[in-house]
Amino acid sequence: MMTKPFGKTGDVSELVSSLGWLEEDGSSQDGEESPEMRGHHGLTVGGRILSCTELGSEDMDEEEEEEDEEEIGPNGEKAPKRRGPKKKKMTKARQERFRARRMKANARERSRMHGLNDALDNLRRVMPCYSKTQKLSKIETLRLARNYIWALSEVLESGQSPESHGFVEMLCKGLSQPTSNLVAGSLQLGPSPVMLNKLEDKCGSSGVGGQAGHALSYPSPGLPSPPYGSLEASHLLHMKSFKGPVYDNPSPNECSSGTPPYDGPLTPPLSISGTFALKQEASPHESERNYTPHSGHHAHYLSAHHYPTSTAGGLPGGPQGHPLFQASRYELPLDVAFDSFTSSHLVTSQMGTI
DNA sequence: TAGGCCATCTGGTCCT
DNA sequence: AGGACCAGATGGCCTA
Repeated sequence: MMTKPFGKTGDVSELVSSLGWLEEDGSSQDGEESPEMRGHHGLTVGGRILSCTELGSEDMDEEEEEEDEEEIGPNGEKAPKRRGPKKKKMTKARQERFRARRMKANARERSRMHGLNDALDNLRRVMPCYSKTQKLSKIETLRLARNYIWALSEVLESGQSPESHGFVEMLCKGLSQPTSNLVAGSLQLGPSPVMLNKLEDKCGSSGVGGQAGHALSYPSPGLPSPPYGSLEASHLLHMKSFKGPVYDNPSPNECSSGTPPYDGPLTPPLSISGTFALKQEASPHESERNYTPHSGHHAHYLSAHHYPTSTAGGLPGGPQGHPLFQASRYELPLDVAFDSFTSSHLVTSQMGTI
């Protein structure tokens, strides 16, 4: 389907220049050297890439068709005449039209990608570890979303408690270690490495470089304690109310390629959407989007250095006094600690919205 | 310096 | 014909 774009090899540009398509023109696009231009490759005219099809598809006015130059192959033999519409020279007028078209397409593409990123931001906001300052990467956002859906489905299907370790394990499955730490930190629960390793053994490695296979290092002593985002209470909160209904969702056939696939129809209850809707308020930054590329605003994406795996403290108020922290510090069984945590920390104030 | 992640440009393909 | 979508390519930023 995709044809390789013009690469860096010189042959194509030689061909094109031999056909006289290029006009040396030092001017840059949009009258300025936009940073976006740095990425492209291939043949450029006035700072832009030109393709044979683009140039050849112009069926415009004035210009005369190129002469039938015979292409000479590398060994000097005559190449067969090319079929199809004859290419036309790039006159100024054509160049202008091409440029205008290209700029328009670029703007559309930019805006499309911005829309996609906005959607991803919205998705991040309904994840159980949303933080404005520490963004999940795109891929991790999608993975976590998948796991979240999977985990919620399990809750609905089997009545599994969202407070269980299994829930957290499902959330963390296939995620990179930093993201897993983020999730665990947000939940104030470190998934046990043993369990995750079991999962990985069963499923093979997957995810970001297969990192999840080793573990969520559940730091000991001390919980992962990140500068992470806090757990949005509205995510977990209603879980208890989901215990009741049982849907016919097929169990995720976990572990093909480390992904919990849903072969059958996925029919999450609407009430979940209601839950998510709680998080849909627009963030102020959305309206402040700066469309200038590389404008200096760089989100801090989740990466290993952002999420140290072995530090203690860091959350407001610090987890040190937290039952889970103490569990880890004093090596209490996690379920004991988690029960203690969930009973005291799960926020249910928004349950009425379901 | 390498690697991860990103935004952007680009041309091809499909759809309306 | 034009727009949407897609994937490849590239360079910038950031951190280990």
